Amino acid sequence: MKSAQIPLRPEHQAIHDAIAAIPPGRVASYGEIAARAGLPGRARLVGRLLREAGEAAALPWHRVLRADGTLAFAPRSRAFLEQKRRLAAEGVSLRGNRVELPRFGWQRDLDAELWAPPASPARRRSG
DNA sequence: GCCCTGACGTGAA
DNA sequence: ATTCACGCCAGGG
Repeated sequence: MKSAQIPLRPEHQAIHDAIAAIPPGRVASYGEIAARAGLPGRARLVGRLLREAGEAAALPWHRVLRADGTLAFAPRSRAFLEQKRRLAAEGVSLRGNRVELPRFGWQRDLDAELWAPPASPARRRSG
């Protein structure tokens, strides 16, 4: 048969998986998710998918935010408050209107590995 | 098909 | 810190 009429979007699947893989208590940016899904530069697609997915998808959508740590919704919107509430429930707090990525960012795990060479004397101030 | 909008990102002013 | 311009591209009208 001539395969499906429905496009079967592997990219969507990849994005879906990437979002589902964000650990609780951690957050990731749209762009980060896109990149992880093998689609660098496609941050908007991530947002679009989340919009379409809705609650039914059971995805941790609240763990996805902008690259600067701000939530993608208007500060007084229903969605904003809900996202903030869900994050708080996982220990992720906001400072002002943004989440501190160096502290809660998912990529932080990877960074830590690359930035913490235990064998190096580290010419950082000893005190 | 053209135009506009958008859960974005980045660099420049 | 803000604002603007672009780049990206899927949908909707």
